[in-house]
Amino acid sequence: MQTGEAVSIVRGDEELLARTSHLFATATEIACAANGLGTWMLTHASEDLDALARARRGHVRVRKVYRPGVLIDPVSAQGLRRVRDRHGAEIRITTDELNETILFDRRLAILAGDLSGGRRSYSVITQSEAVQGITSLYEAVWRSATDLDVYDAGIAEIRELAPRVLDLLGQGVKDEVAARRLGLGVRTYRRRVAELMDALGADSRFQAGVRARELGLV
Amino acid sequence: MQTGEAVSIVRGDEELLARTSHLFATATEIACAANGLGTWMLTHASEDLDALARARRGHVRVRKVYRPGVLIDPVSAQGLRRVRDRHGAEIRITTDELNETILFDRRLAILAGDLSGGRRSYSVITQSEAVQGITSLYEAVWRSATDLDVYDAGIAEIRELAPRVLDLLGQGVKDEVAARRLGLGVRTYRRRVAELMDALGADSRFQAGVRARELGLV
DNA sequence: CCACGGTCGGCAACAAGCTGCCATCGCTGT
DNA sequence: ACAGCGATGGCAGCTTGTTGCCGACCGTGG
Repeated sequence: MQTGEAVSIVRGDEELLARTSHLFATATEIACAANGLGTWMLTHASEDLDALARARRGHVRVRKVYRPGVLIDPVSAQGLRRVRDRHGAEIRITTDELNETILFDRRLAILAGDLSGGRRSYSVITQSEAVQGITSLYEAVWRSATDLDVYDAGIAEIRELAPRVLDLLGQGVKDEVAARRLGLGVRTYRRRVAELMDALGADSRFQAGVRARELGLV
Repeated sequence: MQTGEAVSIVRGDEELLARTSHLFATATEIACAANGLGTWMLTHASEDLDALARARRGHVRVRKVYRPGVLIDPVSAQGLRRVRDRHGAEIRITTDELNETILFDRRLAILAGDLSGGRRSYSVITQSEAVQGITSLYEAVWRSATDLDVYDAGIAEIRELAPRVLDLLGQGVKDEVAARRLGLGVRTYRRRVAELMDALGADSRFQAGVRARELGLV
């Protein structure tokens, strides 16, 4: 993964860590995008960012874009606010479909691939045109994304009833039954469900179930 | 958790391990029930059973009951067969709703509770009437369950198309679109979906999505 | 060849889910 | 008091999902 190699595939988290951790110490600009919180890049990026924050706060611009699903769970929403407050990270929320991405100084891009054989593969891209292309895509997402606090304010109400709605959805009960159990009309229950599905970025209930599980909401 | 204490609550996997690992070495009868493979009790139970198998094979009866979802993934299905062949474990499949349970010698029962605060709590029950009650429930499930090979033979066809069906379900596409992509009629696609939902024990597509994600199928 | 069993796929009836519409209600501000 | 706004919930039309039915087709065995 040295100069001359435009794209290299790295298999597994450990290898990626070995090859990239120095970047957190040297980069002046780090930009991340992810669907959820439980992924390697953002887990480790947060750990490394802790060290970075202590050592280099003020000298590095950190940006993160997430999907709204991360705000449904109050604990993870709070975690995001902490990251923003502690590290000075700029955090925005987008409803766009995201590929897990991390950019260093507009010079190196890491894209997460699929999980295969129990290990996730990552594309580490250093070729400058490609990095520029990915960066411009990231910037477009960034521009259209909503500031964390603004989005969070809009989602606070959804968050309140979400655990109960998700629990009932996870039990497989019909809307009419679920609504009755919550003391709501069916129309209102379905509104809540639709809001959750929007927040999860899901087009079907199956997909919503997958997403909710991924995010640890059920 | 000594004599006189009928039910004790243990929080977290580490504590449970500390308190129960000796049982794997001394018990002559171990019976487990679970929905999937990725839970502590059965993960560690398998590790401990490895040691047990080497040291005590022939001196301990091991029984496990699972839900059919574990057979959808060919890798985990194979893993089950290996456990059965290597350890002489008797494995059956049930479509009944299961609580994660492990029984030692009809004298001690462990029931998994909910995940709370990031840690799962377990009820460790030594009170004999309660253990008998749980045991009899287990025996009822065991009796009505189907032998691994028999069930597996019935599920082999489902398994074949499952990855593709699950992938499309996970993308949120409509049945008509998914059927077309697979080159099937809608009626047949829906048959495949219904079979998967049965195997997952799901009553709704949301629930199926959750289950599928839990089992690592998507 | 025929009979039988199993699967597929179109069709249709029904249920469940999605969402717009609108009347009603409660709350807030003037 | 009234006006305005937002949320609720019933209703209804539409879409999507569920499942039975049945004819067609294929493979197998006698």
